[in-house]
Amino acid sequence: MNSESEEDYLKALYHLQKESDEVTTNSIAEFLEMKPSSVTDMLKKLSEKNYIKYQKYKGSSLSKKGRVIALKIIRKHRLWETFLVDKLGFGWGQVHIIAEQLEHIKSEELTDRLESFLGNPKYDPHGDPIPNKEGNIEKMNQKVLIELHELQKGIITGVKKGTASLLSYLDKEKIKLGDKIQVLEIIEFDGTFIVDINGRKCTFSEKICQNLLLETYD
Amino acid sequence: MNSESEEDYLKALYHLQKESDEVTTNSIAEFLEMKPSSVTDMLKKLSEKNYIKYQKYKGSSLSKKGRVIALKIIRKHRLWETFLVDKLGFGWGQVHIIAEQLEHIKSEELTDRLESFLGNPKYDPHGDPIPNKEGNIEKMNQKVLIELHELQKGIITGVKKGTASLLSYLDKEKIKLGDKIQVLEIIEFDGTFIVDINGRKCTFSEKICQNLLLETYD
DNA sequence: TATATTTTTTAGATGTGTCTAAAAAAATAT
DNA sequence: ATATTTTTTTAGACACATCTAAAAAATATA
Repeated sequence: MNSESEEDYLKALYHLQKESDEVTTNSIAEFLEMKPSSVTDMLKKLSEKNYIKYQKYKGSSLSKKGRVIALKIIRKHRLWETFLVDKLGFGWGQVHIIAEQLEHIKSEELTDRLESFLGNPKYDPHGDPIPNKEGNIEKMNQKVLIELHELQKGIITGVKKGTASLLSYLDKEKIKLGDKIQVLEIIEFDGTFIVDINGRKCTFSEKICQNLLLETYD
Repeated sequence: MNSESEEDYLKALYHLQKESDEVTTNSIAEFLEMKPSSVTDMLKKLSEKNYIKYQKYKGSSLSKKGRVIALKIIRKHRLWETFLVDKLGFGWGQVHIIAEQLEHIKSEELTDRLESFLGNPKYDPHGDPIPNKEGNIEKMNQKVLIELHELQKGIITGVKKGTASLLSYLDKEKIKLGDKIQVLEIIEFDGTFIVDINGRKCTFSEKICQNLLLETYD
């Protein structure tokens, strides 16, 4: 049995590995808001359990075993988020913190029953794919808004880094998953995007564009 | 903020106080499957926080503050049990362990939304009343033995007037809390009850019947 | 390449919640 | 009333997950 803390580290590893394959101790510390020395301790422990590959000073990466555990946590996280939004009517910006707790509930039967209760969803409310029971996850075909060129169109499928402030901003602007976007103009000077969302004109800073995910279409 | 462990102790106190008002250290230890020395440590801590009244060697009891916390946990526990049975189709025997985890999830909004999602249930799947948001709980269906009719069943939960003579009589007859009773016959002439206690036939005078409390069931 | 800076690890401390073993207090029996 | 037993508490230890401060290794800079 793994502690919640161990699970948090494995999940962090999983997310950080999307950026680059070898994860540094400091990046984990930053991600989890902890001191690097604490991270080192835990990395040793996870390595001991064969959940990660770890060599002093060389960074770390998930083992197959570790990845499966991480994906099971992520599966639970995303199913619970779906429950909170679809069934309890939470806004998509509110659910992350609660799901961080719910994801540690330890009952496979609960997870499976929850999944079918929700109608076997493939994506969570942020548009992220939900891993299946075996820990397989669909690879997404999405782009970051900043990668689009002028006049290109897309549908909002999620945010890259689910920061509370970004989510609440989108909430406030009444921007949600599935909304259609067309890039109208890109201001060269500061990278600001002027876009059309559901027929409404909107201005996004470069930083927002770096974090807004969408699926493009013609 | 309270730890899960603290919450478990407060809940234990609450349940044990239904049996008798002052709760012994050993009974808590037994209930929580822990050593008495561990319990003593925690009792000091909870007393420090003014959640319980505690005096060395004298047992402990919940303060008003502590009772409210306990009832909030119990509220969550029973709402989650209802969710598991009503929505996910679990059997009523399976849900307790899972609800023991879910009851510690810390979001009032979640609890309230869950409650209304479930249709504001008053009782959990075991028939226990669900405390409301403010921590008020409906008094359980406790009756005096004399109110029962023939063939009705109940579980002894206490005595109305804890007189020494009644208690010692019950003691002598090896009758204790939790014993199951079924009324076999009521003698009209003098109000004597002939009952079955744990398979043994017993005769109770009217006066005894006026003072013996039990919870009825079918 | 030598030095400075950054990153990572080690060593030792802290807080929480548990334990065992022994001491103290209370309850029970003789 | 005293001795025995039971209950409760104290004292000291341990595991876990964290921290700070200092040392070691890796990286960047002059």
